[in-house]
Amino acid sequence: MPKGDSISMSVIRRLPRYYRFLSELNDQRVDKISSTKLAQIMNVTASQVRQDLNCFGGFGQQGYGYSVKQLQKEIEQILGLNNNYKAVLIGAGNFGSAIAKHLDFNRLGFELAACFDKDESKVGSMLGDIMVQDENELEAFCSKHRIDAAFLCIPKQSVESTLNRLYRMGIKCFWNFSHYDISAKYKDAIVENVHLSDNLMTLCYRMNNRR
Amino acid sequence: MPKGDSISMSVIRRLPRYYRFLSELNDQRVDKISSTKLAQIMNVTASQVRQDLNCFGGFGQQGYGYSVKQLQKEIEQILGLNNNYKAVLIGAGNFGSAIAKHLDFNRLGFELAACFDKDESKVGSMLGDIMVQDENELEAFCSKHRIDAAFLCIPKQSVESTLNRLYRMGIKCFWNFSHYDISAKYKDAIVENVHLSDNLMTLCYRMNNRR
DNA sequence: TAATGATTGTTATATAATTAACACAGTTAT
DNA sequence: ATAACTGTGTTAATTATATAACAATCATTA
Repeated sequence: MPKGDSISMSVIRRLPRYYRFLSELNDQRVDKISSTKLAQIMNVTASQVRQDLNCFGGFGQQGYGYSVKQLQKEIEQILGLNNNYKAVLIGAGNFGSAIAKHLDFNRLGFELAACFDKDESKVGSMLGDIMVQDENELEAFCSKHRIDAAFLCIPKQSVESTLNRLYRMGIKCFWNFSHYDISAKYKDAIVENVHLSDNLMTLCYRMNNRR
Repeated sequence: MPKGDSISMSVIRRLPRYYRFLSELNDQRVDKISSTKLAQIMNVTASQVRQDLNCFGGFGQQGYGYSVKQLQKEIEQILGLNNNYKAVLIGAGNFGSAIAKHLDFNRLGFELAACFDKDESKVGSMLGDIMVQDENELEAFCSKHRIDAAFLCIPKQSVESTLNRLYRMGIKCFWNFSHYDISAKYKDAIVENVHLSDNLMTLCYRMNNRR
């Protein structure tokens, strides 16, 4: 597939997985790999590996395979993990704080610039190395710093008003943990949803219908 | 599609979303809805709604539509949300505790029976209404109670040994927050993965390639 | 350096998922 | 009642995704 064409979401959602496995191989000092071997490790078909990688250009060499380090770098580039998009975290509750403490945002393309909560008892407390600010400070902060995205860890009923405020500040990219349907309201928003409860219900279904 | 056939994962993964929207409609005292209207609300095609629902049987009535309450109940049944599968949580770190405190497992088909951690400083502390136990107690507990599933909120390098122990106790269903590839090791395991970092990288890609 | 073997990039095929189309059952209005 | 309408269930068409096949290309070895 020529580079110009737009890539399907199916392919895009597999890229992080390639990236993980390649990082691991690189850590193990493996310096070359064939689509067949990589496919075995990842439990997919070699065809899919080659098709996927060829969406972005020919990174392999016939008769040899792929350079692990190069391919890892290429995918890093494609994903844009070196972008350091500035993000604000809205909501320092159970999830918000877990995410802030647990994830290494810098390796995932982001920099966590600030965290906001409307609960005064949380304001001033530390999440890793950033301090929780009062949600009233949101506009002031966003107009000082160029913020690219927001991580929404607030309950559904709080999302709409916060979303409007963020949109007014020009923020249109969201990592959304609530069940509020952002895309329905703002067609031009870029949204990735994490619906843990949906995922758990799916597990329930599959347990129910096991062989 | 006749009921006997196995349902595709694409359809299954949409069921929780139908369930959510129907619950909401029911809360709003809406008592009937057509595939067209539901599709509008959910931002999908009416065809898909009808196809999806018909995988499980004809719940609608021609010329009328679907009864919201009945359809909600049906999907609840299909998902098996009334099953109360007994689950143990492994790992009371940032994520484990956030999940334990935040999710209403009983509405999602599960009952959180116990939580284990190997960190002695966490043992004895409370997560909502359950107490964190020493991971050494795992076998003792599981042989006393019939446990159906495990929620794995531990780092990748701890998963393998814990997984083996759980498997030995007959537990084969997992909600997995780590990057350990459970299905690769145990082909008969039922696994739902939550890969937050993959999701965030996807957001990064899409921000990079917007418009 | 020529012959052999390996492995890609790419095209062709097969499968899966989504959308469209429509006949007919049931509702509603007169 | 009967006519006009609504909206499902279902089949057909389309589109998307995944797999297979293979010719062209490069690496390796003798």
